[in-house]
Amino acid sequence: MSTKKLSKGRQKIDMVKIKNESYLQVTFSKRRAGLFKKASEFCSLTGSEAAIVVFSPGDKAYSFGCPGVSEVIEKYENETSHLVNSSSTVEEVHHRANIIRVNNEFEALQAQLDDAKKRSDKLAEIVEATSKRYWWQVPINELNIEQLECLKFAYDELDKKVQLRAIVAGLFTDSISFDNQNASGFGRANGLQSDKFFNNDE
Amino acid sequence: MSTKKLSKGRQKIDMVKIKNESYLQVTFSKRRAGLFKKASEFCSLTGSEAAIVVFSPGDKAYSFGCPGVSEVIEKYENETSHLVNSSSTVEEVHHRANIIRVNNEFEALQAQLDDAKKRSDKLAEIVEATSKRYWWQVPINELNIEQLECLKFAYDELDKKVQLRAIVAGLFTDSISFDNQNASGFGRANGLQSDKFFNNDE
DNA sequence: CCGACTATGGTTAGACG
DNA sequence: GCGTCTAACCATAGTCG
Repeated sequence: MSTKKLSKGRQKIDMVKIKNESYLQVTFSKRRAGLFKKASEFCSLTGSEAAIVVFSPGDKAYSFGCPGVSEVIEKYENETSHLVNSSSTVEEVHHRANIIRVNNEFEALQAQLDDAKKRSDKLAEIVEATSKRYWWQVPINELNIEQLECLKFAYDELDKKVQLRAIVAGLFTDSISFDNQNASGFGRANGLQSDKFFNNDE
Repeated sequence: MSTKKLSKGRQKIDMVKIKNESYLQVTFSKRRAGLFKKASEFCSLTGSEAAIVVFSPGDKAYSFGCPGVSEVIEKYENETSHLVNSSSTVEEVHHRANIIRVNNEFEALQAQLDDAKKRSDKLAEIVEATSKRYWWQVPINELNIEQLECLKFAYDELDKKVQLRAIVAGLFTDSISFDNQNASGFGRANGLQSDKFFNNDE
């Protein structure tokens, strides 16, 4: 007989890059499957078209598409051409297409930012409530983990914004080519681990 | 007073296209947000690149990309075929004037963002330390007020970024009509085999 | 390494303001 | 129509075979 707990079940994890290589691979596979499944359900439910492209840490490409990856991507890129095909040169069309694409990405980032902001607002309330008084009644451990997630998420969004600026700059420096000459390196040296603010004297 | 059950909670739904138009819109928004969030977590966790493009039932395009939609899509297309971008030069001088202006604003905002980020990083340390344990020893009142200020400041900067997007859009709306009112709501008979791809266990 | 299992965290359908 | 709440469904981290 066993009164011992067999599994701790799912535990909360930090939303930071996994260092352990094998565990990273497992999580990549699991979550990629989950993401594609979500996308599939999404398409079925709403009857909309969607495409996902992901690159594994080993740079292998995986994709999902309804009705197909190419169809959706082409539609995404052609949407711009259709909008501007009344104007003159091919170069102009291409240029403006890029602009519209940038605009789309802005909107995408805005949505993500809204989410981050919402979450962080919630967190701010919590922090404030904590500071006010009843912090000894607050389930601090859980909540503050969420806080960190919020902050982490918000910072990532900030980075993306900055990167997008680089893209825009590149667009206009070189009139046509959209190639990513911007670094695109996610250089967030997150120093989220730091108890050095006040040492634990227990 | 009510002893009655207020909500039935989440109920299982058929994975078929929703007919009710307004409910479809709600579900589209909710699930798109969830999908993008999942993708964001996925990227953070695995450090991999990913892009999502979706078209709403009204054919509006939404996208998510890490580090950017274009980067990922280009990388994806380059894997299959090495198509070369025909580079040309466009003589849109007056256009560039506006462009430079936008770029300047971007740089100005970036500086502010860097500052906001720096301050927020500091705050993150505080929050982290607080979450760890000895929060009851922290001079919470002071620190968290600063936290809130940092957050507020950061969010204001983000909002400015978003506003700048509108400027970018506005710059080009005189050259090209931006809003697509085509919206020929077409009902696709979605025959997407969603869950066949991933066997539901059990 | 991969699949199965389980407990738990996370997502969201439904109801309400 | 959007935000919020809640309960229930769903995804998945940790674990074992």
